Amino acid sequence: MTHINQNSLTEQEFLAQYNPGYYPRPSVAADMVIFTVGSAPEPNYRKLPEKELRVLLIRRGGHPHLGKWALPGGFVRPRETVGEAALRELREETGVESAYLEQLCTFSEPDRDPRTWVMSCAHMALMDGEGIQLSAGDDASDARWFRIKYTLLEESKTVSPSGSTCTQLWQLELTEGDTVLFAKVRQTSGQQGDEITLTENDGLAFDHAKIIAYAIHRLRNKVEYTDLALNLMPERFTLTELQQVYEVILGEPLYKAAFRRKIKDLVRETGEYIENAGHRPSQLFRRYWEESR
Amino acid sequence: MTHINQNSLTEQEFLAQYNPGYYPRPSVAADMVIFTVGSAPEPNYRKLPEKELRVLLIRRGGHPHLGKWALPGGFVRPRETVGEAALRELREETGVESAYLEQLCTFSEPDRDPRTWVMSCAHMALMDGEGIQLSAGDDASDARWFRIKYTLLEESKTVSPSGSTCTQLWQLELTEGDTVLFAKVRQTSGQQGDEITLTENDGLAFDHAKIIAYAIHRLRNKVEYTDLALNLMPERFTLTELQQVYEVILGEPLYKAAFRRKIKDLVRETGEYIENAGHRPSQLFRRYWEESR
DNA sequence: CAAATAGTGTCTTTAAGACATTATTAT
DNA sequence: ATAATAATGTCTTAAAGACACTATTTG
Repeated sequence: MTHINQNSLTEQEFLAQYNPGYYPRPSVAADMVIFTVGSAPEPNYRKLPEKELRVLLIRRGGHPHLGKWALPGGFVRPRETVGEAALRELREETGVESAYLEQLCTFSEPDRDPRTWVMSCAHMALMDGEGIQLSAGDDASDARWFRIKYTLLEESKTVSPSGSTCTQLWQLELTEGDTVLFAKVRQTSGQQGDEITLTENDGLAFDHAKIIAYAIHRLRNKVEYTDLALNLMPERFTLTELQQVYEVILGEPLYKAAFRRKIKDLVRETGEYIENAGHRPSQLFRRYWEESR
Repeated sequence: MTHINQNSLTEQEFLAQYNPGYYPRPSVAADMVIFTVGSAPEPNYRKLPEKELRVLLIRRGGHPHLGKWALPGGFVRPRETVGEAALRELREETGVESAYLEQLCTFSEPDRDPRTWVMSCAHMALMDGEGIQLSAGDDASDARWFRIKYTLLEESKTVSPSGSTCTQLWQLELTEGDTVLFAKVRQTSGQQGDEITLTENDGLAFDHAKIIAYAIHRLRNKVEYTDLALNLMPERFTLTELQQVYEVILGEPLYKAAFRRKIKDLVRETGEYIENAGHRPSQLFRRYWEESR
């Protein structure tokens, strides 16, 4: 059946004569929070190195926020989805063709970019960072992995007649060599949904501290009930390494026996063992979804 | 300190001379999946009415998709956030000033709107629908609550060397009076993150069936570990009603004793009781965050 | 052997699942 | 009385928390 509108046009005719007009439109960028886990320098010959959660940042080589550190990202182009734009950015920055990718949230405060109206559709990617050759994109001068420290400073509960809200103040510290970036974010969970606001910011461009905080919350939350942490592991890993990854994301120690019970269906034995550690060798495991061979 | 870029401009000078240029930009719409729970007509005088999950749809009064049913939504304007645009739309359509609101995902397939490049930043709102006067917006001819039926038709697991994927085929049926809208969506959960594709669609405009399916998944998931279902309740409710809401969202029956143990900290007794039911009266409860009086 | 980590066993605690029983109401 | 729902008790099952113990390795 063919529908006719008030001006007696069919849909084909309507689309043929359609003029998008001059409504103002935003630019839309796909920004990437790329997480990896790496090892801190080994303390002594038989101790295991500590794991650290890292995020990829790029030093801005142009205005605005010249010299500040920013998330990799770029504008979405006409014939692609935001996810495709994010993947393109991932490839350009890390050379990696595919990785776990998840859309997070679209950040749209009108003045988040001083140039013009730019929304950011933020994504999170997880990968094993060992052996990745970082290459900075066009308008970037430098790309680096920053070590993440994210701690709860303060928590308070306010009860008002219209509802109660829980406010948390978090501190974000990103370190790479001598460079330390610093931010504080306030998170309020109320009845109209959650919100994050930036209360302090030193060294990070735009609202990227807020986006990183949002991503860390998502990661912490999902690590507890999904298998997404496996995407941060190399092909072969020990269960202690996997546990360290869970611990560094959650920011708390876990019991070994309970942890192994919990993740036993997510991994498969390989029969291979670590060698030349100053202690009993541990077995290497692989992800459950990668078939043995 | 003042940074100077390659053209020796300060940030102020740079912004003053900045010209956004003619990169193509998308329109960005905020679309709303507004959920309510209502009672089916009471079967007999002493039986409790069944609850049903409902979503608000608007009949399109113009091209494209003339006559089809669509989610309420509108374009984001220059000095507002997508969340503000969503709230504006909620107000226009329902008259409700505030409700639980959560951003879901930005849908950006380039051809999702036949007119031009339009992204949809989808939101979910939860409210008690009793006593809401629906008023259709400008380009809409009719606004109605549709009863949701969402069922799993098929599930399969594929293991390939590059990873295993789990595919589910879901059927969405939306009913209001004699109008039945119908769609099927395929959901794949793999290692590159999840994806939803529309495989069949009858009566719904654009990719809105996909957005509704996405919202139902989010709702089902979050109902299990948050208190968001309370936002669907009126000020006073019985525990059986609350349980029915959980059941209609999850699509499965729950054990009464276990349910009450689980939600006991989310509600407060009021001491008031239902009257004139053909059975033992049940106590009315309120949400934990609304103070007693 | 000493200093590490690997890998398990097991007891306790808590939460969820599955019924069953008793209590109240309006007709 | 009867047909409903309300409210709670309790036994079972499963998962998580908390330790402790034994097994291997290399300098």
